[in-house]
Amino acid sequence: MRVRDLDLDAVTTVEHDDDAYLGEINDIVGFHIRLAHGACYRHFTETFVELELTQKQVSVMWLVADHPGISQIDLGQKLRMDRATTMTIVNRLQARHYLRREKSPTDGRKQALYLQPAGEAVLNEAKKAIREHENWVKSRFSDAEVKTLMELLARIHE
Amino acid sequence: MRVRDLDLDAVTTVEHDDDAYLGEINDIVGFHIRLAHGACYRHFTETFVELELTQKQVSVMWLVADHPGISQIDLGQKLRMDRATTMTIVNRLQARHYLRREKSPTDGRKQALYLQPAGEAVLNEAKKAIREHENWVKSRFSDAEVKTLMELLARIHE
DNA sequence: TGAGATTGTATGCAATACTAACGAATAGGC
DNA sequence: GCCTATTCGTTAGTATTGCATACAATCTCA
Repeated sequence: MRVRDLDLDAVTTVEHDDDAYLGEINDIVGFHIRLAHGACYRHFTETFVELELTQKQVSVMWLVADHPGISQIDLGQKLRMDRATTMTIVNRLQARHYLRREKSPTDGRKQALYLQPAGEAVLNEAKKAIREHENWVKSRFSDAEVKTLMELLARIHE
Repeated sequence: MRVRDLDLDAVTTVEHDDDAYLGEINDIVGFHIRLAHGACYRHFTETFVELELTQKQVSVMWLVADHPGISQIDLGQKLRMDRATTMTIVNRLQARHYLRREKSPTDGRKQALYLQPAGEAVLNEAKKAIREHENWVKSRFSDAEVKTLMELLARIHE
C-alpha cells in the first residue's frame, strides 16, 4: 500500500487509506478486475519501457512463435481481438521487422504469420522481462492462491 | 465456451478449444487478468450501450455521488488515473451536464465536484445496469468464490 | 455455377493513458 | 511576512486499443 492523499481535504479524515473511502463501488467485482488490470498494465509498461513493447504486441509475437503460420483471424480469436485491431498490431510489428506476412498456401484469403529473426531475439528478451513481471504479480500470493486466481479468471474469459 | 475456429487450418486439429492451443503464455497470470478484463469490458459496454456510459464514467459519477465535493486529484487517486486522464473524463461528464465543477472553498487550487440532477438520474439507471452486469460476472461463481476472487484481486491493486 | 460466408485491408472515430508545459494557489522553511 | 518548492488544474500532443463500416479477393456449399 502506497502512501497517498492523507490530510489533503476536509472531506476525508486521516487514519484510513483509499479503499476505506470508496463506498458501494468497492463491492463490485468488475471494479476490482479493472483496478487489478490497471495495476498490472502499468507495471508491465514500466518493465517493458526499454523494449518498447505493449502487452498485446508481446502476446502476438509469443503466439506467432508457438503457432508459426497462424492467420490473423485465428490470432485475433485467441486474444479476443477483432480483425481490425489485430491488423494494426501486426502492422506495427511488421514495420519493425519482428514478423512477416506470407500468403497461406492452403487458403488464399489468409495471411500466414511468421516471426523474423529480429522478432525472435526481441521475444527472448521479452520473456525475461515477463518473468520479472510475473514475479511482481505472484510475490503477493502463495502457489495455491496463484492457481486459484488463474482458475477463477479463466472462468470469466472462457 | 463459444464455438470457433475449428477445422480452419492445418496447424490445428479439431478436438480442442482455443485454450489448449495457447502455449506457454497460458501460464502467465497477467495474461488471464487481461483476458478477464477484456471479457468484462465488452460485457459492460454491451450492457451500457443505451446509457452511453463507459466503466470510467460510471466509476467517476459513483464516486462523486459518494464523496460530494471531491477534488479531481483525489478522484484520480482513488481510480488510479493521472490528472490529465481524469480531466478528459470529467470534461465529458460536465459537457453532458451530469456533474459540475465548483471552486473548493478550502483550497483554491482544487475544484470540488458535484453531481447534477441529470447525473443522479443517470447514475440510478447505471446502478441497475451494473446489477445486471455483476450478475453476469458472478453467475459462474459461488459466493465464497466471489469473495476469494475479490480478495486476491485487491491484493494486486492495493 | 452462383450465392453467401470468410479473410484481409483501409478508413474513420472514440476512449484511455501518458508526457510536458504553464499558471494559479498553497505550504513550509526561514 | 517572504521566498521557494510543491500541488492542482488545464491544455496540447502522442500512442495504443477497440469498434464500425466498406470493399475486394477467396473459399464453401448447395
